[in-house]
Amino acid sequence: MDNESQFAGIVDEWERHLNQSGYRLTQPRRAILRVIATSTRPLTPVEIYDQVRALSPSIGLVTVYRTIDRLAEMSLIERVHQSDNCQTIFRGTQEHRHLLVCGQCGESVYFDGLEIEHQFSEIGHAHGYQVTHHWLQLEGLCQSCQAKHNKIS
Amino acid sequence: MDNESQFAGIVDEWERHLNQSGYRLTQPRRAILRVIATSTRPLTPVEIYDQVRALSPSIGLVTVYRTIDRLAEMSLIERVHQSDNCQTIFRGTQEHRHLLVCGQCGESVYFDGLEIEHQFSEIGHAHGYQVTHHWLQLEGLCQSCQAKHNKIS
DNA sequence: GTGCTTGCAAATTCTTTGCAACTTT
DNA sequence: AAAGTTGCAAAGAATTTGCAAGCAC
Repeated sequence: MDNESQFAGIVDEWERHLNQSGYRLTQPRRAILRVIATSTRPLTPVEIYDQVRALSPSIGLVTVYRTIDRLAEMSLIERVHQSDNCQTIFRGTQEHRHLLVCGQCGESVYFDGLEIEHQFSEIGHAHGYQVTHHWLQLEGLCQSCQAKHNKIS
Repeated sequence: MDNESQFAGIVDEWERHLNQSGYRLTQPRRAILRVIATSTRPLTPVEIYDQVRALSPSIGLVTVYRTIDRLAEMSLIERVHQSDNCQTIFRGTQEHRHLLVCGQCGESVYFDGLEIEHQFSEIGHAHGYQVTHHWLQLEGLCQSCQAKHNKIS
């Protein structure tokens, strides 16, 4: 299964969302959705712009920013903070899950099954805080970057 | 114990660090250290600048940026990412600990005692990743913001 | 046709760099 | 005195806004 088929459903779903919220499905917007939805790693606005230009050359960076805002409003994407870059975009998930990001190439996957989350409110309570949410991200080397790394050293 | 006395040790320690690394202890630098070290919440560069100007009016924002870079090099501070702001600065800790941040006023404390961290490499492994580090932050309402909130509603 | 969208240019905001004058050691 | 530092002004990045032309519905 390639990305195209794997993520086709996401694009459809996003288009439905936009539609239901009264937004229009324009050509530039479709192209942007497709790039973001099918990416296996978080992208910066400029990276999205560059990739979209390959599909739709006359697009403007501003449209990328504006489309990102729309998607963020609807919680369809996540803004991922990486050590060197604060504003990268990755498709979201419906359920509450966390990201495992390759520090080298950015390749990312969601994981779940953490047993700890219920501890968080206790921890907060111990300090007088009422915990509302949390942010957890793992960083490491993905399989193919490990392989490259071993080859070099 | 007020902040001044509580955090005096941190300022001293930071000054020693700078010294040992061959950096000079100038008046502007001291003022910046003091503001960052005694703050109970993460501050933006401009917030630091504003607070430092109260102590040392002729300071330039550039010096704040440069001092932040020095402190970051030595891992004496942490760059905290908040939902609305990507670049806020907070004093670091020697041990590996995590932050609990008030979403309203920013008041922050470190906590530890998490049992989960050893799970992270397993989770990574299950996805073919070799986990190198993680990023965890809790957000909530601190005691005094809870009180304010209750008063209003 | 109406009203949301787009791309461009310009405006903002945030951060970094070049440099002569100035402290710290 | 030597070398690191500072503040200013200017340069660079990153993001947002105003607006007339264009497209979706």
